[in-house]
Amino acid sequence: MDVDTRLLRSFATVAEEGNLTRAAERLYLSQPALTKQIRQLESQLGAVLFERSKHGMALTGPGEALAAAAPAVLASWDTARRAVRAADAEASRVLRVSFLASAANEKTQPIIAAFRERRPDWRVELRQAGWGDPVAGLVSGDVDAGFMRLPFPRQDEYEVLPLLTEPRCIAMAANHPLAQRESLTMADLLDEPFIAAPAATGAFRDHWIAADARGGRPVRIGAVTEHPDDWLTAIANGDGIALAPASAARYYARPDIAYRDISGVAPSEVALVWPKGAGASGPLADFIAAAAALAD
Amino acid sequence: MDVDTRLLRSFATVAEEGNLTRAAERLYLSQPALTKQIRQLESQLGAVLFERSKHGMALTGPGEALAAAAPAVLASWDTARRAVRAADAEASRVLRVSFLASAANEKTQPIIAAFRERRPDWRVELRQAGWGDPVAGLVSGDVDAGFMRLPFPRQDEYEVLPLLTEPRCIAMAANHPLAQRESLTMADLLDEPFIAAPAATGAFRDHWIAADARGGRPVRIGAVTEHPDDWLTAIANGDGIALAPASAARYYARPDIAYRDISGVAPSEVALVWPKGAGASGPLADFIAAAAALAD
DNA sequence: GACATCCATAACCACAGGTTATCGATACTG
DNA sequence: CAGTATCGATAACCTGTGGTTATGGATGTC
Repeated sequence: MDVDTRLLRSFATVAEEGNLTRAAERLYLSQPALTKQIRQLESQLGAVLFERSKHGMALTGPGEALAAAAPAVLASWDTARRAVRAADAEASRVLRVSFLASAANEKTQPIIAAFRERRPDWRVELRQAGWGDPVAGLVSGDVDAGFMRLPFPRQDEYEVLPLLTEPRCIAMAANHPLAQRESLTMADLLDEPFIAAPAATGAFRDHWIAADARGGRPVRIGAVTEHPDDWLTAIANGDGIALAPASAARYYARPDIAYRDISGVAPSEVALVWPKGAGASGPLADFIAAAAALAD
Repeated sequence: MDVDTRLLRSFATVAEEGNLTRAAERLYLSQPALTKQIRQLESQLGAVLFERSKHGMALTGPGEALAAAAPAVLASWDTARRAVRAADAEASRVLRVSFLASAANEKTQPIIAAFRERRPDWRVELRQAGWGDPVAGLVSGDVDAGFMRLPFPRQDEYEVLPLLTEPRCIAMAANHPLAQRESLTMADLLDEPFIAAPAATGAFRDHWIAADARGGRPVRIGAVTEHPDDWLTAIANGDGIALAPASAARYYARPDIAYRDISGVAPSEVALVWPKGAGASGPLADFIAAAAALAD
């Protein structure tokens, strides 16, 4: 009998959440679809995995057994994928690097150029990461390294090489009243709605709404976005304002968006990030060295 | 990224076979369907797994990596299934036992009755196994124990409790010329086609074509069957003759099939079989004890 | 030169698996 | 106690995945 690992992930989510509706949300599925998935898994296994009640879904004995065993299956699959990816990188001479928004700004190209000098037969493939789960690609092995903004979720599980620091500014719709002013402080913005990253990103989200500079005052969230495009649109729409690295004014200049200086918020730091242990040798080591040589 | 373990099994088969067409046959699929599966797996992983040529499919580097890692994934899934099955058996009080053809003949019912005395609240569920892969259910955990004929594939990976020994006879179409004779020897049968088990069963197949009693003479295979029904039909059809346990004359008596004594072939042995370590305690231990008490 | 072998492609079909809308049952809540 | 929110199941519907047969093109083989 076979399974789609997807069913296992769904199952794990339901087991954890104890509630179909909420699990469905987390999985970006409708609740009936998830109902079907769980029923399918149960019929494939020939065992009842959950006790349904008005209070939600509770694991049965067999359900507990699966909940205990499923992570090992998923982990072994992740391992397999990483192995394939590593072999593929070796064979096709491609180093995959994820980046967030403007990556390392003006340093991005020089770093890649420096790497190509060390490894002329290799290519670097950049792929954009959403800020919903910026390290996703690193976990799964889809990507060898990433240009990240600090802090990011589960940062201590990775090696981090800081590259540059830049001040942050504030982005808002061009017709926003505050856009009249040349420069602002956090005090001016305490009542404004902010465009934020998904709640799951924890410290990352907090950093970009400057939670520490609000003196405990709660934030109004005007919209939640995952990618630069949604983010820009939301700002231009007037859904809220947002903190941004100063370089955004160069890389994301638009007539309907104004960027203004702001005082009293910590700067933003860009780093190169890779899984612990992976950077010891091979092309990734050269990429890291190239980046280190160009770091501030 | 997710996979269906099915794709992994297909992949493993192609890798092993080195040939799409033959792998498709083994998987009971059309060749284009298998082509699609492999392409899908490749696109999901973003890596080329095979080098296609006129000589077949050869693994690439990433392909080798996956071939090395896939068995672990499949094994962990099998483990998970066994865990679920065990918990389910515990919860629903069902012991599942597979059997081959006539199981343990007249001992089957007494063994089950003796088990029920020890575990009155448990049920025994018997399910027929094909001889294509008689231990399949044990590997996957679908079944807790099985009544088997010795020898069977990978026999040393299981615990084996011999239950009874019976002579073998020869089965043939009722209108077969040799059916006139009361008793036969292997020498009479050397030119006859035999009905055999699938080639993958190795020693099991050899045992039932009495490969060791032919003095090295090759066998003609009249048909390959997996189940008693096909087997009986093939014999009645005149596709060939077949060795059978003597009890077949009782359990599979048909007007169009004749069973005759044969000398010079080893007897057949029936045993109870279960995964190593599983019989130490719990209901399976009681079932084993019940069987042991009734063994010859 | 005819043929066999092997993988890819095309055209087609069924159904798995998703969606929205709705239901029935239960537990909070004012 | 009525009204409402919550939870999972069900129905009706639609699309895309994944199967099938038939066929093609390339390359060895007798």
